[in-house]
Amino acid sequence: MVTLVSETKLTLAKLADIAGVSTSTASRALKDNPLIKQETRSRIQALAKEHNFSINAAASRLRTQKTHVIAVILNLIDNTEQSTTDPFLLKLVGELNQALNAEGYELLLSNSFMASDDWANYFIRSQRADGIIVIGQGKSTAKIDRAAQSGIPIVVWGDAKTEAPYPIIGGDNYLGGYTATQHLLSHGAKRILFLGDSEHAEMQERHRGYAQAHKDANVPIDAQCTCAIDITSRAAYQYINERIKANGLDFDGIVCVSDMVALGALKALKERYVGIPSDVGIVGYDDISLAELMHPSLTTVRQNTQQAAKEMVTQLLNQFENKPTESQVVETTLIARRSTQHSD
Amino acid sequence: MVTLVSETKLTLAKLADIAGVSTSTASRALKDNPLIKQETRSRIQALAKEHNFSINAAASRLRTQKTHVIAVILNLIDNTEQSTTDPFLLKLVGELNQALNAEGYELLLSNSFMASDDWANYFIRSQRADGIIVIGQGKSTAKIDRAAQSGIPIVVWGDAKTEAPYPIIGGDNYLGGYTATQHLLSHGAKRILFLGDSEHAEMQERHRGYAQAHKDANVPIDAQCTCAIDITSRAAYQYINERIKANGLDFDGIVCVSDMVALGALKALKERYVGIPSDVGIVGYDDISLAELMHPSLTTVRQNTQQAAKEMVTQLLNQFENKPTESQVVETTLIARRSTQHSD
DNA sequence: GGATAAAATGCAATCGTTTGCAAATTTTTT
DNA sequence: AAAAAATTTGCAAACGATTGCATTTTATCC
Repeated sequence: MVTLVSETKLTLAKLADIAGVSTSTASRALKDNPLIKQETRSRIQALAKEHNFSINAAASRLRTQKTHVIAVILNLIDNTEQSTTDPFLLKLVGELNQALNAEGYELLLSNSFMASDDWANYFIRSQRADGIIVIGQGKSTAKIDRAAQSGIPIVVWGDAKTEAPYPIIGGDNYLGGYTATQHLLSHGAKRILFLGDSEHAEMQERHRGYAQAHKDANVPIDAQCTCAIDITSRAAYQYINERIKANGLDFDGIVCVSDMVALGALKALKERYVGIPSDVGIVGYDDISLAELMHPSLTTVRQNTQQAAKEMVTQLLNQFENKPTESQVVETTLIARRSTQHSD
Repeated sequence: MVTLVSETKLTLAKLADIAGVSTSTASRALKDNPLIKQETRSRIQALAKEHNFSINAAASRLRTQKTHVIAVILNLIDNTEQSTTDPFLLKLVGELNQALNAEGYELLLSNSFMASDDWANYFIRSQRADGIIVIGQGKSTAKIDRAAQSGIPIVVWGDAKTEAPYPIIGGDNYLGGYTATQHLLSHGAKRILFLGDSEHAEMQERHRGYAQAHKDANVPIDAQCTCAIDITSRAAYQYINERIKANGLDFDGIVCVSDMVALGALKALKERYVGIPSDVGIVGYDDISLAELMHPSLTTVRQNTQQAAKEMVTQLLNQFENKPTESQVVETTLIARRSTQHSD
């Protein structure tokens, strides 16, 4: 096989020349514009394929003022390395990629460390992307708010109940926290830890659910059971270890804010030969693919990420067309597995 | 706070007007071009910041014929859903993002399903990206070869020992397979399964290492022990389950081609109360963050992904400058944990 | 067959930067 | 103080596609 590098770059103008039409006709033909005669359209399209022609995206974007690119920003928490470690976030990225492609958009990946802090400027005004999807509200919504204030199209994955000038898509965190807790209570737990970072809006909601479930079940709640830790396996592992060392096993259930946290906790418990679920029941959050592979398999709360991705894209496209937008709650269900119950 | 949307879009020309200079001067000033007087430079840069000005990337790309974007393609295996499920691939994406940003490039994420099959056309000739990084050789390198043949800048994550007209970065798969197997053998294993898909170049190399380790240890090797399965936890789980059901426990060690596969196998073994590592020792591959969280923690082979990402970017930039390139092997080390040994 | 309507194509301005070269300004030299 | 050199700045032509409007071609009607 021979490397075929065309001597001179093929442009629309040259293609048009070959076809014996004007660039306008060629341009329209490639877009299947009905203004052009069907026969001409097919002829030019065939020619384009034959010559390996592709429209120059830079030129097209300049002219149309549309990039068909969406920037997806992993809004990481600065001091922890939750980042690339957390399979859930990356799963969401994968789903978004699918959903965006389906609508003819491409995904530009960034994390909140890179580039400037001024998202509106960096991505939108510079015509690098048409809109922004932010994954994670983080502890502070300052950057997001600033970006939104400058009027750019933006959608956020986070707690949908938070009041905000931009649409937020997310699971029903209150319900998730409630169901997880209720599930443990109904299996006999009396002292349930809440493991997570309460500075996040999403986590606060889950904690509300946790509290309400206790109230509804008439089980007293102890402030000692709400444990603020970083959202990492490591932190959870350390915390549980130290707690048991200090207080002994002073709990019989754990509600975790992520599966990764649950895994850390689980490891600490197993190393101390704590029976699961006999001594302690444990519930995670996110249903990452590993949840069912754990031993025992992990009871967890699943948020429909595929639905979420689609919804986020829809809400973003709505903004392009100046249609109204609104925050959306996606399906959130408890997946009961062995870490909370013996019987099938 | 008030939404500040400038009435009319700010362009370089307008900024130049405000500053009282020509657009050429403004353009150069923003790039810190020493042709321009230092004082003028600072003045214009300050003005740009004050007015929230950003260079229009589309226009700039059109003019310079450079996008400063790299397309990263997850080259997925068509029939399995390895994709978004595998944390290792996504970890690599994360590392690449960092490495690219450090060099002033952005990351456009794609998977091999989307867009056209003709990568050279879709990404490069269309001026969407300056180069391509492919993650995974897949079972066939047809698409990659085709892209490379058209002379575009490309780098692949895969088996570095494969002969190819493009640079391939990857771990030392032969060594990885060898070390993993040797480790099990030295802990007394006599019949070791090789769990993976032998159609992948990377996997074949690992299998070579697996065979050589047996030879060196004078342990006979049985074709029954080489098991071709999809690279997913599910497939591994099913395979081990069925094998035990059919043959009983006819092995005492497993070398897996990924941690995900190892997790699936592990689950099947645990459910049947097979002792690990007492009855069966198990080694994974990739050292995903969960490997050490498993119980028992998973012995595995780590490839230095950060180094790999940097190297891939370097090799790509070399191609931009027409410098010679070469495939590179990155650090590959065995991380011994509890799934293969009792003692610390 | 000529007038009119409908369908198909082409003209040319525009999107916003960058950059080779020329022009203007300042500094140095004699 | 004029000439030469060095430093700053500006002119204007690209880069390649899109699209409103004008123009040409084809089909329809009386």
